[in-house]
Order: sequence, then C-alpha cells, then structure tokens
Amino acid sequence: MEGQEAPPPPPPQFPSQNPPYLFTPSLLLSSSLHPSIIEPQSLPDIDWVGLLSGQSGLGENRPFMDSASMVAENGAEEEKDKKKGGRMKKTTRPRFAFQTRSADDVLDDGYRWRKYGQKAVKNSKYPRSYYRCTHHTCNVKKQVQRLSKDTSIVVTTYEGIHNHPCEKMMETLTPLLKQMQFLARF
DNA sequence: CGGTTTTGACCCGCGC
DNA sequence: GCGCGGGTCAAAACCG
Repeated sequence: MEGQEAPPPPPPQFPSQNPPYLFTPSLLLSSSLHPSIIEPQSLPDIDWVGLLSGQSGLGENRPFMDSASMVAENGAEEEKDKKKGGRMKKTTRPRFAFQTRSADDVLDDGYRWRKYGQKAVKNSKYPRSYYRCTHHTCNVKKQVQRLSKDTSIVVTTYEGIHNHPCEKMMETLTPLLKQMQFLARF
C-alpha cells in the first residue's frame, strides 16, 4: 500500500558515520557459515559476470565492499518511483548475486527476512523465493533460487543496501569489542 | 497473540 | 492487443 514511505535520512546511531550497511556481516566472516562461496558461472537470463564486475546492463552496479560508491548510490536512491498504484518500480539500486553450495536455501546472513513471495521460474524446476528485510526503514530485498542443473547450488541475489546495523553482528562483535577495550587499558 | 509463511491473484513490462 | 514471464500483494494459515 501507500502507507509505508521510507522516511528521510536514517539517524546515525552507530559507531562510524552513517555507513551503508551492506548485507552480510556474518556472511563474510564465514566462521558461522557452512556453505562456501564458489565462483559464479554463466547462468541463463542473468549476466552474473556483469553483476559481479559492476558493469552489467543496469550500469550502476558495483561489486560489494565498495562502500564509498555505495553511499553515493544510497543517497540518490530515495529519489524514485511514485507509480500510481504505489508499486515499486525498477529503481537502479545496487544488486549483488552469488552462489553458495548449501543444503538449505536460506543462509543466515545476520539479518531478519520476511518471505513475501515465491514463483516458479522458467528453465528451473525449483521455485524462486522473495524475501524482504523486516526492518521498518529498510527495504532491502533478496531472492533465493536453487539451480535445477546442480541441486546443491543456491543462488542468492541481494538488492539494495541496509540502512541499519545488523543485530547479529553486534551480538557477535560486542564481546570482542569489550575485550579489546579491556586490553587497551594496558 | 504477533510475526512469518503460504499461495493464488494481481500487476507490469516486453515481445509478437 | 494479447499472452507470457517475472515480481508483488494480501488474506489465510501457520507457528513460537
């Protein structure tokens, strides 16, 4: 509906200055992650190589970790669709896709997701699932799809940037930070 | 009892 | 204009 408009600038309430919270804290520290990230290969209908190298047809894509350009895109992102029905339109927001070899479709990347749809895709006997970040001010989306070619491989596509910290990351990092502070006194 | 999943309907862009 | 493929909505079911 039209009731949920993302309010302006999210107040920085985090150490460091209003960073773009890219997905995946705990994803990158793969200690808590069983599946291993493998090399993206050519896939039908999607230019995976372009996505990962930051020069696909969407033009504005960047590989992850490029926080500077992410900030810029995040600022320009709020200027967008006001379709009559209030539906989301094709806003050029950063996308990022990768494959994992995993038994379960959803991997714990530290954020909370609410599933809002599932569709069967052509050329694949497995459905694609659509998730959205449950944080109110955050409209990051991701979709998960298992390859019909190789059942053990799951493709996850992230769209957008989190504008809030990851709870799981804090929960993981807090003890560490405390210990560092303690040790820093000597 | 509140949040999440399920699932069919709906919507929209695109190619013919 | 129409059909298809893909993305989203929303109500009901489900679950802790």
